[in-house]
Amino acid sequence: MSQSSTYHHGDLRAACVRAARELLEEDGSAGLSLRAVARRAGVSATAPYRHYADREALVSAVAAEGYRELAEHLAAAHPAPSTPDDLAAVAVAYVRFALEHPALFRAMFAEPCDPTSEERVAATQAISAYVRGLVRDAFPGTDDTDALSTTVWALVHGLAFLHLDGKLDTSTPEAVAQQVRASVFALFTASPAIRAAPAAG
Amino acid sequence: MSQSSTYHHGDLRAACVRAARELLEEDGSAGLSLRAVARRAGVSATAPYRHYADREALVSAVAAEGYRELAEHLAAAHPAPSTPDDLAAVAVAYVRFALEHPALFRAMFAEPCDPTSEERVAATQAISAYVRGLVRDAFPGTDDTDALSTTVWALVHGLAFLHLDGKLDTSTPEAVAQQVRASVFALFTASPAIRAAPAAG
DNA sequence: TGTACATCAGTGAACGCGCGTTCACTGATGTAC
DNA sequence: TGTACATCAGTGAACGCGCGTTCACTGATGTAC
Repeated sequence: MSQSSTYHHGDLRAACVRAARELLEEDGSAGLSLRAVARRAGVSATAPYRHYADREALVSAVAAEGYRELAEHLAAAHPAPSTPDDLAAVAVAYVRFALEHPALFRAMFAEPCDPTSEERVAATQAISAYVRGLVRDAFPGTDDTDALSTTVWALVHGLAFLHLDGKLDTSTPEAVAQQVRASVFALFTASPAIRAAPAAG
Repeated sequence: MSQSSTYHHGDLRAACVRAARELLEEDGSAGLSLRAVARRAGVSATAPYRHYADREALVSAVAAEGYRELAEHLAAAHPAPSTPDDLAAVAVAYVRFALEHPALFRAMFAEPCDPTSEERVAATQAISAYVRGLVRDAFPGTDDTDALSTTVWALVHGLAFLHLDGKLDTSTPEAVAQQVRASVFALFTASPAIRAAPAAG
């Protein structure tokens, strides 16, 4: 911070997102107001309007950042998963991310993502493509990669939300990890079967 | 309505829940205020306080009703599912319920359910027990019924949310049903395997 | 290197709004005698 | 069957609040000459 003056913030755009995330974690999405963000960033109530058209635009920016971080978090769990064990590790990372950033995770998946926010749309598609890539690499022979990757994503996403909503045991990280691993293994053991399954019923 | 007077509503308690659900579907949870509920019920802003301690109490009542309806909806899809086909039908009903009542469904799973609302806690446990019962009946020999039923619930719940959030194709009910069936079959084909799976990793 | 000026990123007052909740109240209902 | 009265379920005014957003503004920065 070589900032001599206090008038110009320096990087209010990023500071707003940071403040918004803090508020989100502290008060849930109810506490996320533009005014509160401005207050926390130490700036007048209207300053954020220089960087965001309205409240919705800020929320989209926060959600997009969340998607990017989730992607990094998953990649960090395993760069190129191919065995069930690898994939289970990625799944555990997904659920852990949700539990570590509950309000952010909810904000990311709260609504049909605003299609006017390219940043947000791009981030969503990146996640979706990432999951599809994982499944393709792990099960190269699968007929319908899309259907299977949706199944994987749904399973892990559901585990994340049920934990988040207090419907499952979250007392220790290991308890969570164990359930996630067991669920993933149950699905993966079946993976060849999906090709023969009566998909259309 | 044998109501001669207009002063006493008759059944404002139920009317509030009804109004709340309408508002939920129209404006999402943002539109759900006690004042709006009162307005819609044709009653003064403070009348609901005769029946609900505060906003939270009303929300809990709405969520509890949602759980009860979801249970009925599932039971209607199949009274005693035992084959993969039966279970897939129940899963489709679950996702369909979410898509037909998006805001209600979100409200039901929005937060760790308020433990001071017995009505809500009871409704949650009823759903959870129902799913466990399904899995037990369908797979009587399973070692760890809890783990498997959690897996089933998570998969279906995740499918519901991903559809709800616009991450999957919801263009036609049949497209939705097809994905749900394919996912469920993928899991069920594996069900015996979960017993042998390295659950603890 | 110095100056004029356009542009940018803030300020702060003000607007109208809907909210949750309180309070003292009053009209309607039902029950005891 | 009629009356007195307790109880219940409403009313409506009022409170203080935080919100999103607008507006005219001003201080700081950077650039052209």
